[in-house]
Amino acid sequence: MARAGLTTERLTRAGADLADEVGFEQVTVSALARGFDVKVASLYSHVRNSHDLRTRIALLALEELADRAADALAGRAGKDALTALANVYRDYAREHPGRYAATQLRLDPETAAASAGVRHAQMTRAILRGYDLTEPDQTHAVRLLGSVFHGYVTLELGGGFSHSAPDTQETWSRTLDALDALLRNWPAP
Amino acid sequence: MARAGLTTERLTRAGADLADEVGFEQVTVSALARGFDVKVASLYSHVRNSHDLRTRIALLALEELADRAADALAGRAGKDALTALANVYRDYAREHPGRYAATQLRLDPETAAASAGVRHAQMTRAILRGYDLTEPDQTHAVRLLGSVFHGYVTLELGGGFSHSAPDTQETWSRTLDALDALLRNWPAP
DNA sequence: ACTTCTTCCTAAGACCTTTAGGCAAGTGGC
DNA sequence: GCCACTTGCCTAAAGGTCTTAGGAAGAAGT
Repeated sequence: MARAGLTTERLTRAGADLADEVGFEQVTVSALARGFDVKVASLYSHVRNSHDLRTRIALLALEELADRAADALAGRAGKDALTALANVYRDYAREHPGRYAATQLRLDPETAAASAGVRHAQMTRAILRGYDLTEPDQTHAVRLLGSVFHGYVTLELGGGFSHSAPDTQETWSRTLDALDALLRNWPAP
Repeated sequence: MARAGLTTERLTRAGADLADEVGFEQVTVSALARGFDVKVASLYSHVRNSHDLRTRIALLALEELADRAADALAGRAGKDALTALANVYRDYAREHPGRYAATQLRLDPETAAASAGVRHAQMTRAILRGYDLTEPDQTHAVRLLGSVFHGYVTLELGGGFSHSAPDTQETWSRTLDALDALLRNWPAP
C-alpha cells in the first residue's frame, strides 16, 4: 500500500488550513485523516492526541503572525509602526480566521513561554519606544494595546459590529488615531 | 420511577453552573444529564440539541450581565459610570468564567438582535453621554470601549497577563484612567 | 376510574478519540 | 541482492458524545 507521507509538520499545516475553512473548533483528527485519505489511527504516530494537534496549530499561527509583524515593523516607528502592527493582526484574522482563533487557545505556561507569544509582547513594547512612556506605564500600555487589538479583531470577526453604520474600516482607523493620541498624551496617575 | 423535574430553565441554569465549573467548551448534554441523574435522551424533550443548549446559556449570561450593568450604572455618569460598567464586565468574568465565555458564542443575527446584547450596546452608548462626542465618533467610541473591555477581560482570564509585574489590578485602573482621558480629548479626524 | 398528556426511558445509529497489535514498505549492513 | 530492522499505515476494539424513534409509567383533567 502506497504511503501518504504523513508528518507532524504536514498534519499541522493541513490542520491550520482546515481550521481556516471550517473553523478551529471543527478541526478534528478524523477530518484531518479524511483529508489525507488515511485511517484515523495513522495520525496518532505523528500527533500525540487531539489536544496536541490543536496546540501545534496554535503555535504555528503564533509564529506566522509574529513573522508578519516583524516584517511589517521593520523600518517603522511611532504611529506608522502602531498602524502597521495593528493591521497585521486584523488582516491575519480576516485572511485566516481559523488560525487566528487558534492563537487564542490557552497554552500551559511552559508552552506559552517557549512560543512566539513572547515575540508579540516584545514587538508591542518596541512600538512604545516611539512614545514617551516609562515603566510601569509602558507595561500598562502594552496590555492596553493587546486588549484593543485582540478585542477589536475578535468582535469584528464574530460579527459584533455588523449590521450597523458606520462601517468597520472607518472605526478601525479612528481607533488607531485615538490610540496614537492616547499614547502621546498618556495621563499621569 | 420518580421524576427529576427537568425544565428548559433548570437545564440552562445548571448548564451555566457547569460551564463555570469545567469551562463552557466542556458543557455537554451528557454531563448535564449525569448532573440530574437522568438518561441523556431525556434532555432532548427540553432542549433541541447541543447547540440550542449552548445558545440558551449564552443568552442567560448576556441577560445576567446586562442586569448587573444596568444596576451598576444607575445614578452614575462620566468616569464614575465608565469605571462601574467596566468593573461589572471584569468582575462577572472572574466570578463566572464559563458564563462569560458563553457570552462570546457567535449567535445568528436574529437571535443576537433579540438578545440582551443590544442592551449592552445601549448602556455603553449611555456612558458616552457624559462625554462630548457626536456621531459618528460616538459609534467609534462604543466599539473601542467594547473592544477594550472584551479584550482585556479575555486576555486576563486566559492568563495572558500573568507572570509579569506590575499586577493586573494596577493596569486595569490605569487603563480606565487612560480611556477616560481619551474620551475627554477625542482626536479630530 | 378512564383518558390524555407529559416525562423519562430503552434501543439504536452515527461520529470522534484513543490504544493495542499486525503487516508491509522503505533503509542500512553485508 | 538479501537480510534484519525500523517506520508508516492498517485493522480491531472499546469508550464517549449526539441525536432520533418509539415505549411505559407518572400526573392531571373529566
